[in-house]
Amino acid sequence: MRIGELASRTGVSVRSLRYYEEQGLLASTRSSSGQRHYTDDEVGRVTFIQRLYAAGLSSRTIAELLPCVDSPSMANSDAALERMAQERDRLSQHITELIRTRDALDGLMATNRAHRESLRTAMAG
Amino acid sequence: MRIGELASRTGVSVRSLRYYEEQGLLASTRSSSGQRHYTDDEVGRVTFIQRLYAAGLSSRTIAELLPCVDSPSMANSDAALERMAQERDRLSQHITELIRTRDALDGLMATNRAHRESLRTAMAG
DNA sequence: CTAGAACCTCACATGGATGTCAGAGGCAAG
DNA sequence: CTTGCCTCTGACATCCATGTGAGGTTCTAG
Repeated sequence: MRIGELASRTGVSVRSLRYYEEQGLLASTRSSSGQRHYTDDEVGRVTFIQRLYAAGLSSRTIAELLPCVDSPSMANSDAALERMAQERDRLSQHITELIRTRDALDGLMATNRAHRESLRTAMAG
Repeated sequence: MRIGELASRTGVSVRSLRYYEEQGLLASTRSSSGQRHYTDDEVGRVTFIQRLYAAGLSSRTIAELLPCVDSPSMANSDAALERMAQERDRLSQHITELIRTRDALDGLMATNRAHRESLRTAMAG
């Protein structure tokens, strides 16, 4: 498929797909006229890249990890696997923090609702 | 306390504290010479602000929610409470996605470890 | 009093993914 | 062939929290 279709299938802009290629995250075969062509596999790859971006990884970091996805080999395993474990832990810690934040918001909303309720009751009483 | 102390207590840069004030997130009393002074309460406020930033809220959004923190009143409750619920849901959804990403990383690491193991075994056998 | 640290304002820089525009070429349908 | 849409490269714009530096004032310790 061409880049427009990949974009619409993944929900990622054409601009971003070209950027991913520039960053070495995504490969494409070029037609004789220079247009990029992709296989169906790239759809999953792009959504995975998006997932990693959403997890706060930078292009550079993603580029380091992706070879590990492509073909698990000894060459990748050593450095990249440790890097991945490190990013996993960072992410896990971040998740913990976000959950704490969500709890804080929940508490805040409860407080406000209670306050509103008490006001309403006072009015009625 | 003055701004430097608040900064070191919260781990937030002086620059950022001034920025928070500029965005209406943080108030300070000024000494006659114009220096900012804060109470101990502000420490918690700043860390909460940081927490919200980390949760992906913008200054503007945080500014909308903070009045709800300061004093739960009818005036805040209506709009801000709904906004808060909305942000809470967004955050919750994001957490879900991050957990999915963490799982993906775990799976990836497991695959790589297994592959490495099988290679090692093959070598030995 | 003085040196140095902390503070003030103003303003410009940065990073990183993405938006957007310009100018040109490619490709399918009428 | 023409019309319209897609794609190409290249470059500049944007957002936004934060960094950084200049030039000046204030506070504190010796």
